[in-house]
Amino acid sequence: MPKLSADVIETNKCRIETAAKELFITRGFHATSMRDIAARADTSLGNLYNYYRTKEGILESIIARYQTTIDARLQEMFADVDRPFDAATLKRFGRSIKSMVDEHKDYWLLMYIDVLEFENSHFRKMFVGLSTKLRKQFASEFGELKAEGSLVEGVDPAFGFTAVYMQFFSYFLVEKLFGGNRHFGISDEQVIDKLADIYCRGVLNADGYANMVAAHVPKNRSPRST
Amino acid sequence: MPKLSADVIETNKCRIETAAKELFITRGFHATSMRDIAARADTSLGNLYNYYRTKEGILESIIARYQTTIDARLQEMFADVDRPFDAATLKRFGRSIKSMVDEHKDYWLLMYIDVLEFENSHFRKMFVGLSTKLRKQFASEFGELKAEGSLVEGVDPAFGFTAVYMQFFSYFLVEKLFGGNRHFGISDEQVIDKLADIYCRGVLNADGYANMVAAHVPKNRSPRST
DNA sequence: AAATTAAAAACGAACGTCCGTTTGTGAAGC
DNA sequence: GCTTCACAAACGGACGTTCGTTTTTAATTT
Repeated sequence: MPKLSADVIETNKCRIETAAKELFITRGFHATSMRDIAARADTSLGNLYNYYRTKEGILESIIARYQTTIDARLQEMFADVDRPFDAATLKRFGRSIKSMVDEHKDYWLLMYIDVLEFENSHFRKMFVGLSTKLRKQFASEFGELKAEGSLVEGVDPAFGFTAVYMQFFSYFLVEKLFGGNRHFGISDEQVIDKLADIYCRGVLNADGYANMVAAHVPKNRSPRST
Repeated sequence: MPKLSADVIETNKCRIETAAKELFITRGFHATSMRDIAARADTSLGNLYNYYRTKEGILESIIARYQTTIDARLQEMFADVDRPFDAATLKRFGRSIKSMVDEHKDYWLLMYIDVLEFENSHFRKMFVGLSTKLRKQFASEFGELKAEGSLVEGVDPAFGFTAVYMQFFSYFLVEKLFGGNRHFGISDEQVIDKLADIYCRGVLNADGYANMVAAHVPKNRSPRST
C-alpha cells in the first residue's frame, strides 16, 4: 500500500532541507524560490509538494530538525559543568559555546530569519525563562556555593551564570555572523579567559575566589592538563 | 534647473523612507513591495523611481540616515561616562543603552536584515575595532584608574568596558527583538544593577572597589553594613 | 521467479498573481 | 516655456501552488 520506505523518505527530505537551508541562509527566506530549492535538491518543483505542504513548512521542518540537535548539544555542555564558577570550568564552557556557534552557524542565521520574517515565533522558546532553566539545571551546584558561603552577597549565581552564558554566546555570534573580527581586541581564547576571570571575581567573594583558585592548583581535573 | 526646493525633496524622501522602514521591519525587505511602499507613503509607484534608483537604494538611504543619528547618540552616551567603573555611572550607562535599543528598535532590525541579505555590509563597521574605539574614547579615564592602582592585575579596562557595553546591548536586543521576556529572570532595572556590580567587582581590585563605593556613598546609606 | 497491479512519487506545464522597473503623458514650478 | 515631478499603465518575468499525467515502487498473484 505505501510505497517508499521510511528511510528513503527521510533521505529525500534531508536532501531537500539541506538545499533549502543553504539557500535560505545565503539569500533569505523570501528571496529563495521553490524552483531554486527544487533545482539544488535535484528534484522537480511539483515533487516538493509531495513532502511539504508549503514553503514555510520546509523552514519549519529544518528548524525542528536542528532544534533537537542543538538541545542535545546544550545539555551535553551543561552536563560538563560541574562547578559553574570555577574559572577553568567556565573557560571550558566558553570554548564549548565557541564550537557550538562555529559548527551551527546556519542555525543561528535561521534564528535571525525567524526574527525578521516570523517575529521569532519558532525560536522564542530559546530565551524565555532562560535563567529559570539554568537555576534548575545547576540547583545542586548553586546550593553548594551558597552553603560554602562563597558567594558575594546579593548576587544570585543563576543570574551570574545566565549572564556569562549569554555573554559568551553573543560574543561569538557577533564574531561569526556580524564580522566582528576580534571586536574585543584580543583573540577568542583570551576573551574566554578574561571573561571567565571577571565573572568569577564578580560572583565569588574573597574567600570563595581564593578557595576556587586554591582548589584548582593541586587538583588534576582535566586529562588535557600537563 | 531643479524644480522642487531641497526642503520639499527632503520632506518627500523622509515620508517615503519612513513608510519603507515600517514595512521592512515588520515583514522583511524582500517581502515588502514597491507598491506597498508607494501606498503607505501616499504616492505613486512610478514616482518612487524619481527619488531612488532601486528598492535597495531606499534601504541604503534609510540606513545612512539612521547611522548618523545612532552615532551621535552613542557619542552622547559615552560623553556622559566620566568614571567607567563607578557602579552608579555604569548603571546610568546601562539605562542609556536600554533607551537607545527601545527607541531605535527599527534600526537594529535593519541590522539583522543587513546580516541576512547583504552579509552585514552596511553595519560591519559597527563592531570592528570596537574595543580600540573605546580605549581611545576613555583613554584618560582608564589611565587614571591604572595610575591609582585600582585595577585587578591582568584586566584591561578597555576590555572590561567593551564587555559590559556589549552585555547590556545584547541583553536589551534579546529582550526587545527576540521576545526574551525577562530572560535573566528579573526586571531590566535589576539586571542593570547586578551586571554593573559584577563588572565593577570583576575589574576593580579590593582597594579600587572600596574607593569607588566610598566615593559614591556620602550619606549613611551603607550597602556594606552587614 | 516472473508477471501483475494499484497506489505513491515524480514531473513539468499551467494558473493566477505579484514583482521591480520602464515608459509615456499630463501637471506643476521656476 | 522648458524642466522636473507625479502618475498610471504596461512590461517581462518570477512567484507559490495546483493539477493531470507519467514513472516508479513494492506487495501480490501467477
